[in-house]
Amino acid sequence: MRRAPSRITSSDVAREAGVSQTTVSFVLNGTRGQTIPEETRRRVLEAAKRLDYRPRASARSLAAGRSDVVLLALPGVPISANLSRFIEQFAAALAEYGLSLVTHLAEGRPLPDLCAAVDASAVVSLIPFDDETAQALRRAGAEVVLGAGEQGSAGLQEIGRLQARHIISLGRDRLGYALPGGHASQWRVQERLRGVAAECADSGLAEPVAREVEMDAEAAALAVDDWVAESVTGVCAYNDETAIAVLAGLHLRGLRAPQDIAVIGVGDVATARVSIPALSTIGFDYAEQGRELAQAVAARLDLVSEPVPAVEGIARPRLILRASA
Amino acid sequence: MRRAPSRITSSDVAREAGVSQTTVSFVLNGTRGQTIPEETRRRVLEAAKRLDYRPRASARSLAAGRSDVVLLALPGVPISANLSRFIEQFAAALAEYGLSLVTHLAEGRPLPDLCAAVDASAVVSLIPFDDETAQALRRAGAEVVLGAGEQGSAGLQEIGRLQARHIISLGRDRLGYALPGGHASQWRVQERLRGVAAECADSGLAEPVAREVEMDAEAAALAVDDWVAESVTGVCAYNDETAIAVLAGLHLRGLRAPQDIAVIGVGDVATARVSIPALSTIGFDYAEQGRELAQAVAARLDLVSEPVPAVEGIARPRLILRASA
DNA sequence: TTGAAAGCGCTAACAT
DNA sequence: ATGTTAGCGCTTTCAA
Repeated sequence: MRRAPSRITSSDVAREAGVSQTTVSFVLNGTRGQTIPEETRRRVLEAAKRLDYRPRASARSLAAGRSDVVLLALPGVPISANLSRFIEQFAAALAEYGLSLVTHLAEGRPLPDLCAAVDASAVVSLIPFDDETAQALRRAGAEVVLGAGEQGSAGLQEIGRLQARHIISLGRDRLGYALPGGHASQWRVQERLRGVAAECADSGLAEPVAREVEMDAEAAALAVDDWVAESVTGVCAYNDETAIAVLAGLHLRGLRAPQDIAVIGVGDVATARVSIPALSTIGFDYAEQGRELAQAVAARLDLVSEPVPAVEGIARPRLILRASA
Repeated sequence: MRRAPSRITSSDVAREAGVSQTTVSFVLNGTRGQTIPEETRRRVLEAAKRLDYRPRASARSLAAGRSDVVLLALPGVPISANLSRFIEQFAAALAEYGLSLVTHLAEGRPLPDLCAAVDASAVVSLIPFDDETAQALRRAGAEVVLGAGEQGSAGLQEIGRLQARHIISLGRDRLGYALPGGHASQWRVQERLRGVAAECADSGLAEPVAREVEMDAEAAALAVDDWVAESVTGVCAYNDETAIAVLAGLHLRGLRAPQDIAVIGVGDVATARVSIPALSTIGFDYAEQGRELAQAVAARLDLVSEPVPAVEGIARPRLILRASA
């Protein structure tokens, strides 16, 4: 096999610093239980910097029996600005534990394969793994497998409930639900719808009228027709895109939001703020989630000595109602 | 160091199949120049499957001197549906060469660090790397560094030109440009604007009037005021989000698109199709780009024997004008 | 056609 | 306080 031009190794650094390779390893890893004099430390560090030394990850992983790689699985998940911020945070927090985050966006390949291919020691997802997948991931070498929505469907339902509550608080007593066209995760869709239905039930209202809404004004208008026929006066949409499509459908029928039918989305995408009319939506505040998730991962990899924070609510972002009116 | 529970190794497979570990390696890698009888092959393959054997990536990389990991850097790039499709394709095509794709979405960490941390043998980006970064990546162990927009800024400018051409074809003779609020890649922004300016110049029109537009109807209206004062009748926006903000600004001022001011975006995001009024936009067709990019990467890693396809135009997606009217 | 053996660059016991 | 040494699991040369 063709070999890559060989890089600087820790032996090179050792030679440069005039110490043994072991000492280099100790210094660079801050290995505890070793007493390295400051002078030696400095020499090693300087040599490493001078040579622009970077340990070879594969050698480290092989020797240590574990890699520093954390894999975040986001198959087919649209990356909203919010989620971006979360990823940013998560990566930064992991880095403090010496862990590196990579993401997997493609759906094609079996996750365990990829997991093995990058030698990830932890795999994290924002939706629960089914047991079979979790097992496969463990067999593929992942020590930590964290489906961060593991608390169950409560969180998803809560989104639907919050939407419904808002619409109901506007005095609407017959609700519709806009299902996304295309192929969104059916599990998510159903859970959110269930939340809306639950809130309706709690308020003594009838079941929400669910209709699929494609990203097309004309198609959305058909759904609107149905809702009008059913005297629906408020619509909860699966996401902001779908909600904006509903807005377009209403516009096409000469109806106005929120006067005729109030609409609320989910996601707080940028365009929701400047849609016509402005859209009410549920935003996610991932503020501290990245850090918490990183802690959980590090803890399960035995990388922290401090007391492990409760895993409760991890990656259950705070929900924020952004009412437009 | 705590060791992970040890996984199945190729020696286990060798024992199970009753052959040497070397033979297992030969069979599993389809090493050329070796003559393994079908019977042995079968035994090894079966044993591997029976044990659910997965080679340890770090050991492979260490021994082979190169990993199978390709890193796609997408720092802060919003992942549109189009881009998702591209990533999907790219990953699938890479897999055919035995390469695994991981993506890097966070901006915080220096790319070379991450590159070294995952031991990537190739790093790909959709925008050019500056020389310094490219060098750093090579030193970090990347054999292949591919800034896929490397053909220069022509592609980005072409986007602006296409926008301007459309607006001009609508009979508008004074153009505005809507700069994105927040922190988009200034390089991209300027290149696209340059494209608009170039097209204006070619048509004998004045320089486009550039204004920043935040994601807020009121803020957008201020930009609109400026454009009206300058007799602008057509606006090219950096992206669809900004374009939709402009639409909101127009609406707030009682102006109509495209009658008073025509607007065109970039990105073909889902909401553009159902904005009010519907937005014209420039879409990207990544149809074959994923496969081509994968081929280029594989070729540069000497993984292909066939003639290397021309690198021309790689990841220069076809541009598609989606006129709304 | 197969196997033995020597590393790949690093970590971590175990000396010194 | 530092060095010696034995692997980690695999690829690949060379010998059988």
